[in-house]
Amino acid sequence: MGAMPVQNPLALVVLAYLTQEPMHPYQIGQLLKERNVGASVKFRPSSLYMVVDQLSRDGYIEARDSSRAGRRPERTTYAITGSGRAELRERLAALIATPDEEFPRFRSALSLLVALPPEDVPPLLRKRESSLQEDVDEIRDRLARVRGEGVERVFLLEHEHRLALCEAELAYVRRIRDLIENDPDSLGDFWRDFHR
Amino acid sequence: MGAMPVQNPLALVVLAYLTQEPMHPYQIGQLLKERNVGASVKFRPSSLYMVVDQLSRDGYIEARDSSRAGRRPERTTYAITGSGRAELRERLAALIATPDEEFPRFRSALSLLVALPPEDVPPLLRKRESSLQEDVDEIRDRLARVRGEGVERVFLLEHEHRLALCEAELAYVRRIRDLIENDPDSLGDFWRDFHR
DNA sequence: TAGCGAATAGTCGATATCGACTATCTTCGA
DNA sequence: TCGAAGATAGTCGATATCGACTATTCGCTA
Repeated sequence: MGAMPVQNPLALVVLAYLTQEPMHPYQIGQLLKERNVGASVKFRPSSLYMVVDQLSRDGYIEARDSSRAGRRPERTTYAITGSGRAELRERLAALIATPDEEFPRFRSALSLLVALPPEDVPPLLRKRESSLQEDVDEIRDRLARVRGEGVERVFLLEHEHRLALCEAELAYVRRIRDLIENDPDSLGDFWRDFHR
Repeated sequence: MGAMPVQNPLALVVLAYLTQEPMHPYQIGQLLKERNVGASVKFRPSSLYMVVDQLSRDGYIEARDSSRAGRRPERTTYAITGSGRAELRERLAALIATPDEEFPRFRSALSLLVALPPEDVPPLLRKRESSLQEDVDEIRDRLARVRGEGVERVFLLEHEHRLALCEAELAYVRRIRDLIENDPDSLGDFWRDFHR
């Protein structure tokens, strides 16, 4: 059957968490929320059920047993299988070794920038700058705080990465705003002429 | 009816291109391919038909006329409407003013890094470094070349942005690989102890 | 000139993401 | 002790993305 390979970041997280002990989907969701996984992985509680179904269908996890409390739907506990462990290692390795094309929305907006009148753009970029600056400050604070609480650095790498990229984008945005404000000709004539 | 707002980067591109003249979906696709829009916007030819349907349903574009050639399915030409132009400006402005949470797969992999044995990681990071270095070189070359051909800089901003973020990630990856190789203790004991 | 590969112009079904909605249970004040 | 707020534990349908597949037409050559 046309079963596509599960190509979903949440699936990896589920495999990783089931490495520790068998759990049912809702329990996984609670853990992810507690540990604030949502900050580094796009994650919607409702997606968990689909992901678990797929992983189970493909043999990466197995239903263990099910219990019910009151009149609630049955809750099934899942455990990772050997092939699940292998898959986790392989896919993690691949994600690290190979950069994948990302398409941030901001980049698509930049590619359409000519559609906006030039004089509208600097204020918009300033807003972005201050949002980015807030993000940078907040990540820095959080990093300092949790380090102070003794959290080991292996568990902070994803936040350091985000910090690095936020700072890079902030620097770039500043640069092009400065250009538009102080040396608009360097961007070419087309943009100005088009909006007359 | 529960019509969600079209929240799709390709939709913006379609609106922007229809600003210039009415076109049919396939024609738009050809243009996007010619101008290599796929480098900055995630874009699959088959998505165009869905996007055009939605934009038309929501009144941002209108069917103009349709022709057929041979036994091919009819081809309908679409034109942007007034509300389409307004939508384009508003959504572009919002995309620029507000950074949106991005969730690169690499970041999710970093958050699960403890699941890999520490000694496996540096080679993987080295592979990523050389891929990123190639990307950086290639973007630089392309930028130099097309500037030489007289392409105005407004049309290159998205590539400059990508270049900036690639370089930032490259720098970060180098840093943590160096750390893992030369000062693994700074990352904490857990990771080492866990893989015994 | 028969026919074969490539380009043309899409359709279809699976996967992935999203947010609204439902139904059950717990808690705590009136 | 009644009932309403909020937490619990999901379902459902729409949107978005993806890649395989189909069918027509064109260009070239054996």
